[in-house]
Amino acid sequence: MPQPLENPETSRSTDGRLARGEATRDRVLDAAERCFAANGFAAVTIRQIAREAGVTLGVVGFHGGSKDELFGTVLARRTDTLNALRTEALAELKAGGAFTIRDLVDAYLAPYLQIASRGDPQWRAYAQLIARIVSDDQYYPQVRDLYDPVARTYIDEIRRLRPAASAEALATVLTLTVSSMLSIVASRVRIEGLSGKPAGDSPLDYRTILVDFCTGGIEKALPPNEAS
Amino acid sequence: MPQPLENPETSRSTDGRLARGEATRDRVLDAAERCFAANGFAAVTIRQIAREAGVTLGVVGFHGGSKDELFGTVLARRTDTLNALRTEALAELKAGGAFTIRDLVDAYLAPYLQIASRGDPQWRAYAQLIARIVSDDQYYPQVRDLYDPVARTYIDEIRRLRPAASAEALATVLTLTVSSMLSIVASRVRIEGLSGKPAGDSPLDYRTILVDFCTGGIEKALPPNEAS
DNA sequence: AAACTATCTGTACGTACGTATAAAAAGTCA
DNA sequence: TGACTTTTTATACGTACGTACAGATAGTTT
Repeated sequence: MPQPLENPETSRSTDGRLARGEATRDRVLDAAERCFAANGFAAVTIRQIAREAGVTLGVVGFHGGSKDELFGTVLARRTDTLNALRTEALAELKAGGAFTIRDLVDAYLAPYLQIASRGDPQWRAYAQLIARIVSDDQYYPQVRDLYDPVARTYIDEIRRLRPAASAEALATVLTLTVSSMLSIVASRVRIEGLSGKPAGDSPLDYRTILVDFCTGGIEKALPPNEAS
Repeated sequence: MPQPLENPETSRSTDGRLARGEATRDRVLDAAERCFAANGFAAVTIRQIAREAGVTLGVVGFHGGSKDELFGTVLARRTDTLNALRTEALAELKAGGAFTIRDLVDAYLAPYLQIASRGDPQWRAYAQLIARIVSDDQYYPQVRDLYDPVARTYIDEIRRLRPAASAEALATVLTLTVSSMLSIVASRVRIEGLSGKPAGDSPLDYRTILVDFCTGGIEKALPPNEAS
């Protein structure tokens, strides 16, 4: 793996090689993202990623390091953006005064649905990749570092609205909310198969029903007063 | 792959070799089930399954056929039992007179939670395996054949309780319900991580909150009268 | 122009994979 | 016992994998 841009001085340099190198690096990471999203870690080969990126085999190793490193890089690459969107959405909610559980759910889910529905197929691939790994124990250490901090801030807000809820119940409903969203992001084919009608291919089409479902679920599962 | 027991006559035979063969076959399928559940299809090797089953490499091929065939066999092996439990639960509900959405949700989810929580670790592994593949487009053809028929009978009952709901909405809430359940079955580590408290390791511990969540979600997402 | 650096190509190495199969072993039945 | 079937062993084949690296290429700096 090259040592890219550790120093801002370096990144601001006029060396065209670095710019070209980084463009190639992005091509590799994008290709890896698409491949991992479509097939999972083990089923993807470095050669497949190279072909998808339109580069030779060695270039993948040069820019991406080992297969494990490449996977980790892909996972972490977009979290800052996503976490910022969610944090910002929550801040706006709090700045606006009173808010409901539905507002919280929408603030948490909407950024993900939006990026997964954008024209940019890379964000969509990334969302599918996350959907694939979030239900796998072996990746939880990575998911925890990347997503749990922001998730905790949302849990804190739900707790404020439902003071009687236990920590386990709060964590459970957030986990179920995320699972619901990810299942929509990952695939709509079963909905299509079960309904018999062609389903919208954009996760954003499901925003209303998804937010309804999760809001209703949280409200029913968490007692407003001290009960259960 | 051998041609085992197509004829009941054969299975009732006294040939001890067939009995021993079938015992070995079960060991192989059980081992494969555990391996596939823990690591997914691509990451598992035949040699790994052989080691886990305590047999030699060739035996896996003899009893399981190709890797794809083995996977398909494992997937299909337990569906009859599961579908029967769900069908029976629904029949009892209908026999008992009036029932609610909550009753339907519980009837659909409880069998799965129960088998995933039973002492038998094989059922648990199977449940985890299903959780792993149900959100993957490429396995939907298999999932469709195995699970959609019974899912449709539940959808029909929900429709009776919510006549105004569209086919898409019905299919969506059932899919979300399944996703929620499977996320619990597959892993409780994130709940543990987010709550900071050790989580119950049995999916059945989450029956109440899960049924609450899904019931509340369905009720909120599906309008009782013509609206939305 | 020459020295230097970053990037890219082509190829090779050792390993592990899925699968096939010949021969051995174990069990059944006449 | 001896012919038979089923199951198990041991081994081999061809392929594809992740990784490493020497050398070529292209761009930068002095």
